[in-house]
Amino acid sequence: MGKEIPSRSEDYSLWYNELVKRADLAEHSDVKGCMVIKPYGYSIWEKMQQALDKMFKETGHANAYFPLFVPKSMFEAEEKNAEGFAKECAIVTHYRLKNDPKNPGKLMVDPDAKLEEELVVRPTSEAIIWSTYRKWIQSYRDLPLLINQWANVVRWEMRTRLFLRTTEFLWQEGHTAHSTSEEAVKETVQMLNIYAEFAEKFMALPVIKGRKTEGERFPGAVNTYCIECMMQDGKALQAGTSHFLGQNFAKAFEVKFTGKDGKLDYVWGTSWGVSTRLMGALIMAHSDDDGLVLPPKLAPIQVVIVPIFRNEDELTRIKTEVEKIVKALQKLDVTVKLDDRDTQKPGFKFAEWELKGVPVRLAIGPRDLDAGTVEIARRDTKEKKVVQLSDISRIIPALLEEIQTSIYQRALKFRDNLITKVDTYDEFKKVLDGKAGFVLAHWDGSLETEAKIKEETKATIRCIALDAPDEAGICIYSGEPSSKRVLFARAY
RNA sequence: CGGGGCGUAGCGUAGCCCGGUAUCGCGCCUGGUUUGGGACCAGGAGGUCGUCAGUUCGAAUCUGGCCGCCCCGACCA
Repeated sequence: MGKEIPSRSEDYSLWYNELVKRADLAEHSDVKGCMVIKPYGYSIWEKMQQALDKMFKETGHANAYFPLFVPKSMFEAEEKNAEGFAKECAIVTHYRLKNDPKNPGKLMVDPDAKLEEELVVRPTSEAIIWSTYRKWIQSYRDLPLLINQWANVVRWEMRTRLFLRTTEFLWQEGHTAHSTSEEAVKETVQMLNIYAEFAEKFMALPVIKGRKTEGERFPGAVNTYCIECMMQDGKALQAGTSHFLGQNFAKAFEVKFTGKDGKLDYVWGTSWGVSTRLMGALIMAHSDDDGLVLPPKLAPIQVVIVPIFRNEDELTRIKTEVEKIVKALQKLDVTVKLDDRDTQKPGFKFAEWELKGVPVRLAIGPRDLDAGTVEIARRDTKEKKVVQLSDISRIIPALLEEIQTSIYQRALKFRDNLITKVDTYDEFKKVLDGKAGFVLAHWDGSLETEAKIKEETKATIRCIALDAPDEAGICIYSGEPSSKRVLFARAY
């Protein structure tokens, strides 16, 4: 392993791949298209899970778990949904292997063990969940049903990238059922807001909340909402989606309830999800050529302490001092790690923890012991200063807060700089090929125009921002009238 | 599935055109000196050169088949 990560500005993809590997987050597995999430990477995902799960529960949701396999007939019940995912499904057709008579020591699929009905490995769980909801829901008293599941799903994509797109990925999918359309829409928007709040408060990632166009909508949904964010190379990334399903799945799976008025009606549904793709967003939004930059709220280790010592005695002396710091910080709910390995030198440790994105580093050596000081370094700006040991438990929590907001502000400024309003197709193309980022432009609302623009420029409509002001204009492509600007970008 | 590239130690590579039993760096192990920004010196271990066949006295190198991977496109959270 070389020492320098390839530069971010030179080759963003290469930088990203190397960073993911070197920071010990994940690697490609021996299984094509799949990813091994390593302990350090997984510990960040766990922090995300904990924060999200708490928010879900605070809004009345409960976790449950549904099967990985979906019988084909069940899967195809909601036609649009099935059609949308058909091209990327893994299918189980057999349930047994046997010894291959032609190939001693090898196994073959036992042709006698063919399943009567094929099982689809879930690319998403609407089908299996709604077929279960049919049994759970009879009356308005059973509603709303607010359920989330943490699971893995499989989508057989042709090209994969660590965290951003892998054949199998981890996610959370919420599936709710309601007695009225209004309530379901409200739930859809509420969950979108929760995702946005999570992205901004925890990931320090500014997002734009919006609605997808018909062409980009989740198959089977009436309306798809999303949060879109901007990566450092000027490409957009969809960080989460929340769908209003209308009565589509209720109709497909015959989920009816009796209302207060005694009338039978189909229930209204929502579904919403975020995935390990958020890890990709987190990495690409903040990191630099020295490695990861983690927002303190998601950092598995918030403060690392590197003792500088020449022998056992010095280490012992430092450790007694350090132990006090560790205890004091733990009392303040700060996650601290003492890196007392004697197999690596301090310089190596500095570089390693920077690579892993630990927000704050303390270095303490004999010089400090004599002076009652400690060196404190922050990862985001790489500033270092020497402070009084006795001040540490006062300084650290404030510094972590400061880093959290400062990373957010930096990302916000960067993102806002990459939002460009254009009024002509020429300008549009020029911006995309120049500084890239989000382009705000008028669009006539037609699927054809959207598809043409995508074909010609690779830019898609990321969303119609919820807070987009009404503004009369003409479509940059067709010249037809438009009442709002929409957000275009090239995207991951 | 189309177009391009690659397969040599745990990782990254040189050698291939022009055939003679494999180079270098990182990492690993041992000993010593080091330790406030990725240490240094000395020694050492580790390879059926993707695979099968062909040509040849002799193949990492030439020829053909197969397998695998990567990049670009269509698909996508």
